[in-house]
Amino acid sequence: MTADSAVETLSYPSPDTACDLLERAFDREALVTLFGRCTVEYDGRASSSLGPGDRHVTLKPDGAALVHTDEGQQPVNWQPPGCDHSVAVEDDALSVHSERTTPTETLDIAFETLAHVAAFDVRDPAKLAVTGTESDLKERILDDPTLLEPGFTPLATERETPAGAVDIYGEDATARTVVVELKRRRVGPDAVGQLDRYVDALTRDLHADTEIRGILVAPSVTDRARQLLAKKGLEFVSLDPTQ
Amino acid sequence: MTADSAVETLSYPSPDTACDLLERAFDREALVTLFGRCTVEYDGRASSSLGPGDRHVTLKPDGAALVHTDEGQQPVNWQPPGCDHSVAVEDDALSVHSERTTPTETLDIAFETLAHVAAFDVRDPAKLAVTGTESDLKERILDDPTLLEPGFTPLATERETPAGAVDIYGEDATARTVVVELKRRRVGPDAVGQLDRYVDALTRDLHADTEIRGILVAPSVTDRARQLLAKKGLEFVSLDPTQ
DNA sequence: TTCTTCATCTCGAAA
DNA sequence: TTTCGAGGTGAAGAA
Repeated sequence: MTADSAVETLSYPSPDTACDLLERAFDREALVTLFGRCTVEYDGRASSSLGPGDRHVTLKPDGAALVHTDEGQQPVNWQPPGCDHSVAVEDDALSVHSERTTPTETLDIAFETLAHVAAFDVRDPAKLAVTGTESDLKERILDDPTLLEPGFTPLATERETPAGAVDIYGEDATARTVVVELKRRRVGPDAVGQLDRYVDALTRDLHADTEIRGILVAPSVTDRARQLLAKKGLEFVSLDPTQ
Repeated sequence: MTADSAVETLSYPSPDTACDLLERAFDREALVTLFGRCTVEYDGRASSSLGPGDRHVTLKPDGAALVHTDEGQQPVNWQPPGCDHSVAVEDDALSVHSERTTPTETLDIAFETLAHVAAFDVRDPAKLAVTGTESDLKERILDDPTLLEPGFTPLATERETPAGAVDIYGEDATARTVVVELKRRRVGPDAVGQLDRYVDALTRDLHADTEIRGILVAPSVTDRARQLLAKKGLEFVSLDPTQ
């Protein structure tokens, strides 16, 4: 392995050796991983304690920390980006400490055995391009407003109201004001409540003499959501973000 | 390295060598990581495309997959547990494929260069213990109902209504029905809407001759939430999950 | 399965 | 800094 290699690894290192590699990796902003039997303590917005077991730990150069078990998509413990990571040798064992402020949160990982340590020099210029989002659904309707209903005219997007920004604000064929709330997937009662708050806020704001229409646009709705729509006098149009 | 070692690693392996290690690792339900320059394509609930860059990939024995860049707590791409992972050599390069059904989702990772591969044998019997959750806030109030207000009597938790389950259902000193919605942290208008739906559903359900009280319990509320509480005739009590 | 809600949600944008 | 809403949200519990 050359000195400028993108990867540096140690198998079953001594705590001191691991500590040395980790300090140097932090200095050059490498992404670091550790694997071994450890305990994990977290304290901050909540608190948690995790007894001994084998886990995979990732420390990112932006200050994020991830502790993964063999199961689940989500880490069992973590720290958000912006934290300060440090390593130390205590009682001949490696320990990792991560902390941040606002709010104060600390993560402490104590290794009983350290099976593997690696430092990766990461270069990643690429940006992720996603399609099928709520923004795509909005573009679809703005491109062809008749998808919502014949005669619909969009007047603004992200229009501010006292209750928050409305996805699409416009008027129908009879010049009645229309508030449109978009969701990229099947929705429950929460989305109906959101639309209702916007309609309510605009009704007060505009002192409209005619009732304002509220239309929820999503692929589908649950039963309770449909009942709540009816109760609130709101409407539903089925549309998918993808064409 | 012994045959029963918990860790097996390769630096800059040939695609064939890496493929061999990975197949064996899958067979023994090891957790696998890869690092190198790759592109990532996802298609399913949405679609995404990620150009070339260095990433750290984790494949878990439960079928979860994670693609991490050097930034952020969240993976840039992923698959949930339950997916089938497979590896193949195409044009002398390693590619990883992961798929699932309901919904159909595929993740394809094509490595231009593979800098590191590792297989970890994980044993983790421990369960995570968390405190400071909404459940803890509930216990606090059930232990000492006067924290809500003097004379409050809890009658049920998770009581079902046509709008969903109420966190705490009880009555006040004057025998008026009380619906309590708990939140572990500062809340916005959505939580007020939730409480309002429960109060409304119970009012219909009970045909109560007296008005039902709705109390939101959280550390604090935002301005809009406070205004919405006032408008809906709902109340707020400031309480923290931690003592 | 679907539905509903919690989460140390995370993340980004805007005020 | 806080607030607000999107997210391929994920995860858990119940129907």
